[in-house]
Amino acid sequence: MSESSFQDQLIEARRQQIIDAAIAVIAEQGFQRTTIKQIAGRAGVADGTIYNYFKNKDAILFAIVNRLSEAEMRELDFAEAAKMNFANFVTGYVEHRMAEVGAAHDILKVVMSETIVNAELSKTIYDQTYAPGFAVAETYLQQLMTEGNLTEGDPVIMARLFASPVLGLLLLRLLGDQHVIDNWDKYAQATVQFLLNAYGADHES
Amino acid sequence: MSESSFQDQLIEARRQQIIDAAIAVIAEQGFQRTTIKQIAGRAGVADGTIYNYFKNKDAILFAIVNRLSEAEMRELDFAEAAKMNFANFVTGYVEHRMAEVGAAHDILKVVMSETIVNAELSKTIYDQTYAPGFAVAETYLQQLMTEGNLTEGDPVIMARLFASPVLGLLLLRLLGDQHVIDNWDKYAQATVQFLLNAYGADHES
DNA sequence: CGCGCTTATGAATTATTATTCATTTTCATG
DNA sequence: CATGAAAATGAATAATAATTCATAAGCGCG
Repeated sequence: MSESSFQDQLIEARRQQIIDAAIAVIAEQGFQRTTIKQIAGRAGVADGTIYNYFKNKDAILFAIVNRLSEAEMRELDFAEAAKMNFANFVTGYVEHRMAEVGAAHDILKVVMSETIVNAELSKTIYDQTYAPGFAVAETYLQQLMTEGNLTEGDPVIMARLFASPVLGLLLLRLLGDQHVIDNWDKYAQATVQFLLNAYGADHES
Repeated sequence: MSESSFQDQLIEARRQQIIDAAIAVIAEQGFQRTTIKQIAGRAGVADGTIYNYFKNKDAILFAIVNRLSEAEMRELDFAEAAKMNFANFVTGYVEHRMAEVGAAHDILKVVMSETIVNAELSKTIYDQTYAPGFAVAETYLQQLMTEGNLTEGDPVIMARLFASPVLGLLLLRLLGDQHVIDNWDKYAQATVQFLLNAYGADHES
């Protein structure tokens, strides 16, 4: 098992090199318009080499999605959430989510676009990135309700509604709203206030 | 000018017939995967006929976008907005917007997906559909602030934040969130409450 | 009726690209 | 070094589809 370790590392490194190249080119041009030849060229390998590391072009897109998803999840500390007061929870949720989106704008555009029309991809993204966040929010909101600090309601709906302003601003970004793009940080601050107001800003754990 | 009127009507009718067919097929399969041959087949005309009515495949997509945009705008009465009290304004905004989205789900998915990665298309959609709505909301929120019924803030940001929950839920729909899709009406209700809370539910004109 | 203009037709053209695979290169190992 | 397995190469393949265009059909009008 361990004797293949170094080889495996090399293979993994080359995989990442190809993914890097793919992200660069695809972010510039979109997925459909990017050819294998372009990705190979950017990665400094031959066309055929790509197929030693990826079954087909779609598999590259999935690899990109997984990398983004991992970056997105890395920061989210599930255990911490339950202990926070509401203001910190909101601030953490919004700023974390919006910072991740702020970076990676171009590749995210392409990935979201493909995701919307690809059922397999949307299931992957949804399960890996969105569902865990909702689960945390549901649990947290339920806890607030149990403690009597929040008006009763369906936590499933409330969690999604809680996330919706961030997602809505993301959509505006993706659609090219220049004001949202240029003032992303201000929108993050405003969103925190907005959510605190919506849920009554006086919940302290 | 008027002698060509009947011919023009025929031409316009055929155009619409092709757009109808295109919407049907593209909603099922996505834009890229739909061929001119399929659109022509569904419309009951020959491949080449399509090109008598549309410059190329992209022009069909633009025609679909314009039709959706017109449907979306038809219901929005700008003059009315200013006279409403806040609760009615919110209810009107949310329910109108979410009802339009509820219909046309499949074709909207495709259109949004293409729009995100097509600058020309996103400019069209943004200018025709989003910008007018924001303009109404900005004016209205500014009015509330002037009357002292709303905390001061940048109305440009506030208008986008105001729209963001609806857009966020739309994005969740597009990503295939089954709970959001299945309970769209409940989400509309909850969004109204959410917005009323966020802005303080006590604004009467 | 028949002339001429407009519109429809769909086979042929042309271009593009994902993918394959026979061949060559690399490189760890004995 | 010699050997052979693993990896890389890139030219060839094989589809796929948008678009064109020579030809045919439809149709208003004198």
